[in-house]
Amino acid sequence: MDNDYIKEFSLQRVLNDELLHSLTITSYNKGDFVIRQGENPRFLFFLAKGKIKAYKISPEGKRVIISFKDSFDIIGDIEFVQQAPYINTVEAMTDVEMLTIPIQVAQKYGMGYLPFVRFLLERITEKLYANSNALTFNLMYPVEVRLCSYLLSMSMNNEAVSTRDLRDAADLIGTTKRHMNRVIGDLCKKGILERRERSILIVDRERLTILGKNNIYEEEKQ
Amino acid sequence: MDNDYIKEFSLQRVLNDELLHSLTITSYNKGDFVIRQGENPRFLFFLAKGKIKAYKISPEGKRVIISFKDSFDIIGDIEFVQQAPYINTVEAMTDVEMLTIPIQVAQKYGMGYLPFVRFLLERITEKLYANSNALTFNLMYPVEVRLCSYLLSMSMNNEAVSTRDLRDAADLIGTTKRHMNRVIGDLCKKGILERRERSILIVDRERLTILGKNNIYEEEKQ
DNA sequence: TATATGTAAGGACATATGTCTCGTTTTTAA
DNA sequence: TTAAAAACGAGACATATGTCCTTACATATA
Repeated sequence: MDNDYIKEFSLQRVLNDELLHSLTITSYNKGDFVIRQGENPRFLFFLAKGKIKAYKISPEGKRVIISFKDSFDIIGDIEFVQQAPYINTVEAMTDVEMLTIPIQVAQKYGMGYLPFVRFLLERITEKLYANSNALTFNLMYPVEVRLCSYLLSMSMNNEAVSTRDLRDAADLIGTTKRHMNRVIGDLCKKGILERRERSILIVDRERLTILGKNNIYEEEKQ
Repeated sequence: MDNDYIKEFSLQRVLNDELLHSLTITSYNKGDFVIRQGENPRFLFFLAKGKIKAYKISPEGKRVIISFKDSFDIIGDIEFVQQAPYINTVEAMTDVEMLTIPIQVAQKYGMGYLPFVRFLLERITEKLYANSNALTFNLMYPVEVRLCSYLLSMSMNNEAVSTRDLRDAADLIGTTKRHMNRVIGDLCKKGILERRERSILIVDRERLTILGKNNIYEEEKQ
């Protein structure tokens, strides 16, 4: 059924037959919630197609974006290992397809299967690495630096960055849209950026890189 | 040789004979470096006795403390799994004893041994959980909230917190000593804290908890 | 003990960031 | 197509946080 994805992501290398057979494809439309913070986990997910964002909303209503993902990855792994409620909300930013395994199945057939456990370990370690990086980066540098870093990671080639994403960007680097606009204004004055119709253009990539401390805001923060 | 520690931490449950036999005790004096950021990993460590802090120093000289640890834990696990240079410096805050396994040994005999891999997975997942928590907490709340949370976690009973630790505290929550003092002053005015000779006393634990958003600055942030 | 050196606390000021608001533009939906 | 609703960008102001400096102790050292 989802043989194509199994091949595409070489899942037979990390999943045994029981796990492979339990795989199901679930589709989400843009804007759908894949996971809601606080719910009890029922599935382990693999992102197969589309783009998602994971975020957390505080009791006061403030949102912090944890990560964007647009390539194959495990979702819900922490909660699966810890057997704890979901920490973050995961929302489809485009139409999305997920492969899912019921956690009881993953628990029963996965946790005794070394390739699967090692796969989990490697992915979670990568996430921790990226997360630790983001933590120190956020504490060490002001918004300007974080914004530069964000812009670089969002526009690997020289496309402009849509101001539609400004809200997300602000919630990712932990500031307000107002302040983003202010800092973007400063960077424009310095000749590093330029405003276009509903987008921002990188004019001087080199100086942007220096200001951004060469840090790439990893796709993974969590 | 280190049979006591093996028993104390039930290491035979997660290490096989090869790993157990390769265990060595290494002692550090207060102030010694266990690990320096940037070095290539040579050992996997288990903290057996004493207290350590892990931190990272930016090229600009700013220090961010990642975590304090004073009970059994794995150190250097991320770098072991990723085979990458140490991210953080680890410093002994007291006299410390570490159990060490050379990474080649851990690689050869550990990564094929399910209990060991699962142990790594569980510990690293816990770290990621705590780290993710800290990341969002830092982005969501101002220094006052983070300080309250820090004070609560540092003084579980009602001991005073030494102002000797103020520097570390500032570097943990990502601010300056100057600002810490300012916020402490505010909290004193509100009747929540009190200054004593070189220490800070919690007067109103309840209000401190409310202000600290009930978050406990985990021992583990990474 | 006396002196040098370091650290702590806080004042004064500068900068970074947040909140509120308003006029304008864009999107939505009748 | 058009009117209402939402989002956008920026001004004005408030608050949070950082930098620099000074004074008073504390600690080390001769």
